[in-house]
Amino acid sequence: MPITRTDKFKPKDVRLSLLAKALSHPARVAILRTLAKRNACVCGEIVEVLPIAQATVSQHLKELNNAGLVDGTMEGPSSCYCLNKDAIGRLAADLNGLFDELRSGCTTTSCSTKGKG
Amino acid sequence: MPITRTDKFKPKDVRLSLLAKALSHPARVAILRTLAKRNACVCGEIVEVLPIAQATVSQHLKELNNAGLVDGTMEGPSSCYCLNKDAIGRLAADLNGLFDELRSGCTTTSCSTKGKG
DNA sequence: TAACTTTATCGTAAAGATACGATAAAGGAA
DNA sequence: TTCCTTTATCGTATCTTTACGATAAAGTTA
Repeated sequence: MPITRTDKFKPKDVRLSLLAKALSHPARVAILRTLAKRNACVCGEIVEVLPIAQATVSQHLKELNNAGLVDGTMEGPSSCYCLNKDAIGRLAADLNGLFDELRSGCTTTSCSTKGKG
Repeated sequence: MPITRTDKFKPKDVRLSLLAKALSHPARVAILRTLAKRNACVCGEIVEVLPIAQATVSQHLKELNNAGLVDGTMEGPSSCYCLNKDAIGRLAADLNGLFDELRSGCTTTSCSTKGKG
C-alpha cells in the first residue's frame, strides 16, 4: 500500500521529492536536454531522437509539464514545448540548498570509513 | 511493460536519473537531512523522527546506500549510517552541470509565453 | 543459556510507473 | 468535405515502488 502519506512529511521535502521524481527517468532527462539544444521547441523531433514510442514521449512530456519544468502549447496541428527556465532555476536553487545543508551539517568525515554496509 | 531499456539511453542520463530517483521520495530526503543534522550517524533515531515503520525506514536506507549517497556499518547490535559527502558533492556537480546545460541552451524566452498546455 | 535490543530481510498487498498499440482530437491541405 | 499530419488520450499489460507485520540475524546483558 504505497499510498505515501504525503501530508505526514514536510512540504519542503515533498516538493523536492516531486521535482526529483521528474528527473528520475532517463527519457525525461534526455527530453530536457533535447529541448535545451534546439531553441525551437519541437515535439515530433523528440520522438525521433528517443528510443521510445510516440505515446510514451507524450506521457513523459506531460509529467514534465505537470512538474512545471516544461511549457507546452498547440501550434496548429503540432505542438510546441520548451523549457521553463524560471522553474529550472528554482529547482537548481532548491537542490543546491539541500546539498549545502547536507554538506555543512555533520563535520565528522564518515561513520567509520568502511563504505557500503 | 516498464522494463525501461536502460541501455538505449545515454549512460550520462541513466546515471543522473538513478540519483534523482534516490531523492524522489520525501522520506529519503528527510533521512538525508536527519543524517546531516546529527553528526552522530544514527538509525533508530530516524525511525522516531519519520512517520513510517522501521522496516520501511530500513528499506529507504538501503536504497540510499545503493545509490551511494549514504554509508552504513553495523556497530554492535545497532547500525550506523552517515552521509557520503563525496558522493553528494559529485551529485551536486552532476546536477548543476545539467542545469547549466539547460539554462544556457536555448536563448528564446519561451515557446509562446502561454504557460501550461 | 535465556531474555532483550536493534536492524535487516521476507512475504505480501496495493498503488504507481512505464510502455505501446489503437484511437480520438484538431488543424491543415487538396 | 475528405484525407493527411500531428499529438494527446485510452485501454491494457507488466514491472516497480511503497508499506507494514512478522521473522530472522546478531549483539548485549543478566
